[in-house]
Amino acid sequence: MSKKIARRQSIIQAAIGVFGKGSFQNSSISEIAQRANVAEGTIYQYFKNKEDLFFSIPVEKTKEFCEELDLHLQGIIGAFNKIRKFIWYYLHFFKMNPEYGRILMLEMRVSRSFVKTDTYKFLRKSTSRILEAVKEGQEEGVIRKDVDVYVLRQLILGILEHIVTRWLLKGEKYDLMERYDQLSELIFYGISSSQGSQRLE
Amino acid sequence: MSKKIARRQSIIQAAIGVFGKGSFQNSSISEIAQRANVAEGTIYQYFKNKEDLFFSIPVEKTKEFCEELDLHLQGIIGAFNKIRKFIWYYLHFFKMNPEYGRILMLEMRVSRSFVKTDTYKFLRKSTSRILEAVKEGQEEGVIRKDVDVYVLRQLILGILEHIVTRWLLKGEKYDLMERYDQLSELIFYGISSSQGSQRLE
Amino acid sequence: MSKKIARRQSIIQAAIGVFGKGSFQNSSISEIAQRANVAEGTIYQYFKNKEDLFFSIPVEKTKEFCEELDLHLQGIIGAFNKIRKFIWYYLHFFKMNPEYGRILMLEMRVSRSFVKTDTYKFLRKSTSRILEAVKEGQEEGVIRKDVDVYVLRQLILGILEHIVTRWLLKGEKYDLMERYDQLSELIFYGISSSQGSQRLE
Amino acid sequence: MSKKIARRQSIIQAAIGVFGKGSFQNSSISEIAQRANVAEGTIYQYFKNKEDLFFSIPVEKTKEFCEELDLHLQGIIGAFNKIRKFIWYYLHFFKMNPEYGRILMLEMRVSRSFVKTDTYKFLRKSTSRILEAVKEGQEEGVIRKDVDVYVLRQLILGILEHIVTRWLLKGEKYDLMERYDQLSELIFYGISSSQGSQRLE
DNA sequence: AATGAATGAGAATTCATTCAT
DNA sequence: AATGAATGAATTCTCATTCAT
Repeated sequence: MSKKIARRQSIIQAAIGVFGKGSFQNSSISEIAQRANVAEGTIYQYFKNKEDLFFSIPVEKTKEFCEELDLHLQGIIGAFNKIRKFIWYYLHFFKMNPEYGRILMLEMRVSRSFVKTDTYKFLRKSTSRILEAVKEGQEEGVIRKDVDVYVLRQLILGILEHIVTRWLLKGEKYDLMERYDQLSELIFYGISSSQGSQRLE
Repeated sequence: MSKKIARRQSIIQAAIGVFGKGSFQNSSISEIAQRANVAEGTIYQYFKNKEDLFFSIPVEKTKEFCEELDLHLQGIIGAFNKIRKFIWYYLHFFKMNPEYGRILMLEMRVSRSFVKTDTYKFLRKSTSRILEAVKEGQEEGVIRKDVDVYVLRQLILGILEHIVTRWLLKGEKYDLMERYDQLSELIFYGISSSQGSQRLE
Repeated sequence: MSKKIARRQSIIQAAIGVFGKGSFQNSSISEIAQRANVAEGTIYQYFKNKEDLFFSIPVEKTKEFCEELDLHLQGIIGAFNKIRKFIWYYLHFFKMNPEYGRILMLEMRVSRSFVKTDTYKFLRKSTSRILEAVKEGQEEGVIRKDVDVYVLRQLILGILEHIVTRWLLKGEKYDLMERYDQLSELIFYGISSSQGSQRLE
Repeated sequence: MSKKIARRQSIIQAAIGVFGKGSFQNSSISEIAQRANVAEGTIYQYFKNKEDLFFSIPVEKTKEFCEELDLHLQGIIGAFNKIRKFIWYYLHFFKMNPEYGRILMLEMRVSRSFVKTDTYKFLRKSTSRILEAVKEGQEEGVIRKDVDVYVLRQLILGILEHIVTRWLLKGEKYDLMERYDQLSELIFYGISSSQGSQRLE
């Protein structure tokens, strides 16, 4: 029983490697099968088709992202601190998972068929932590209240996605984390209720 | 002679229509040839191959973008006004060219082979207007000087790209321009040297 | 022990349902297994392979056909009456077993590998009743003697097969029995020693 | 231009050879391509898909059948003579085209998807000659009028199809024409208005 | 210069059968 | 005896590109 789960996992792992290397269309089931050390046919016992396998990747990785994120957020107090930790973890996660990053940022995020998926909704939901932190910040009075929380979340995530995307396109040549300080500063500047307070922090 | 140029143009027009409908891989030379009213073989007399045709699209459209942008910027004084106009024109351009938008935003912008292209560099250069405006703003004292101009440009363009991308993925169901006011406000908040000044404006 | 027989039967029943729906090639062992509520592997403990299972169907159904036919023929006197009853029962049988009809008429009857089978010979033998009746009719003097009994049998069966086949191909939309009267008349016209005698009957 | 027609013909010829050897499912496009001395892809420039190619066969052959049949019927007077000639030509045609016979009799004639085709209707229409002859016979008074012409046609064709089918299934071991005399006799016996008259002829 | 017929490599998917448990 | 996971061969179809006309 757990053998099935393990094999499913190993197929997904292989798929991340292969899809992350090229594009969806470019990647072949046969290469995934080889990497996963299974026959091609076996893949079709675990996934309906190539697309199903492809879309199963973010489901798995998002679970992983959320679980670890929650651990990292434990014990942190204050909206800015939480958001700062979120930013740090976000960059850290894609630094550690560049192949998945390429799949998510360069393929899924711009796929018209993916945005119609339930998985896409699930992915959106996965960023509720940042939403809560922004709300908390507004209540604390440190985050501007004249802009909708959803817009603020979109601002934060949009910038993060952009940063990760550029890093991936540049071939991951520099350290993603080196942008961290400047980035946090930029984001806080954009969302805080007064520039001064955020600058001093 | 000008017949050749005209035919080249009509092939590019057809290509925009076809590539903008699906993806690069999904689109077929045969459909482009049909739309352009030429034989398949003819396309290979104007373009080296499918990718060459694909990458020729932004060259043409960027020229168009820059020429019209310059007209719109004529006579405008003040960094904020120039930037505001830029934002307006950017949104307007993609509202009028959604097919090209899909090609640029959903395909090229995330293509690892495209970023290595000279066309990509050319595209980057096309936003020098915004760079100049930002510099002017810094000199005027209205735009924060503690952040590099290139970072500020990236911030502005990143947000714009994000907005257009989401609009395209949502199926262009709402009017892109309706985001204009809120968006300008957000951007100015993020780049101005003091929040107050920009708010009052 | 009888459990084995029962399971075999249930596999055959499932096979009739599945093969009768599509074609031999089109039908899958996995669907048969599902219908029979057994694992795919189990089928291979009762049948050598897919073809063996397929060819086992007429063996079973022919036994059923013959047993019931004999009951229906009991007590009937006179060649024409026996033949008429045969015709009636033949149509009745396929009306009640259209799935098997499709298997037999649309697949087996035209399969070059099936005619080489022993099962095919067994099937031919199953129509000995009609042969006997024809002979009886010749002795009675009501059936023409200038044509071989085997040819006459072939005539009768050929027409019946044709009628059932057309009915199946038309999607069983009309009642098979409604052709009965006209059909008997046609057949008797063709086999009787003088047209008049059969007409008067 | 005529080159295209010739190539189309050679693909159909190759298809008859291959489909006539096995079944539709069993036959491979690659083998047809080899036989026709074209690349696999070429077949798809002439036919939409495998099924389209398959169903194009009877269209071609039926045209051939009708054209030659008309030549053979030229100058023949009298319903019985025409019908006799039709029977002769029918057997002759399949004797000369056994591969096509297998395709038509063992596959198409029992295919539920084929009977829904327009080609099937076209095929039915191709036997209008026999219908006309039967009507003529009824007017002459030599063919029974108590049975519908369509039923009589079905009777004649049903018997012919049956004869050809059996011959094909037996591996074409005997000469199809040797059944001709007995067969004509049987058919005429079944359709003539009085047995006597037809026997004397 | 334009054509469009021919090519053929390439890839996803299906499914009967096996065999370790 | 029953299972059902794993296999891998086999096949259709697509389409960018070429080249003879």
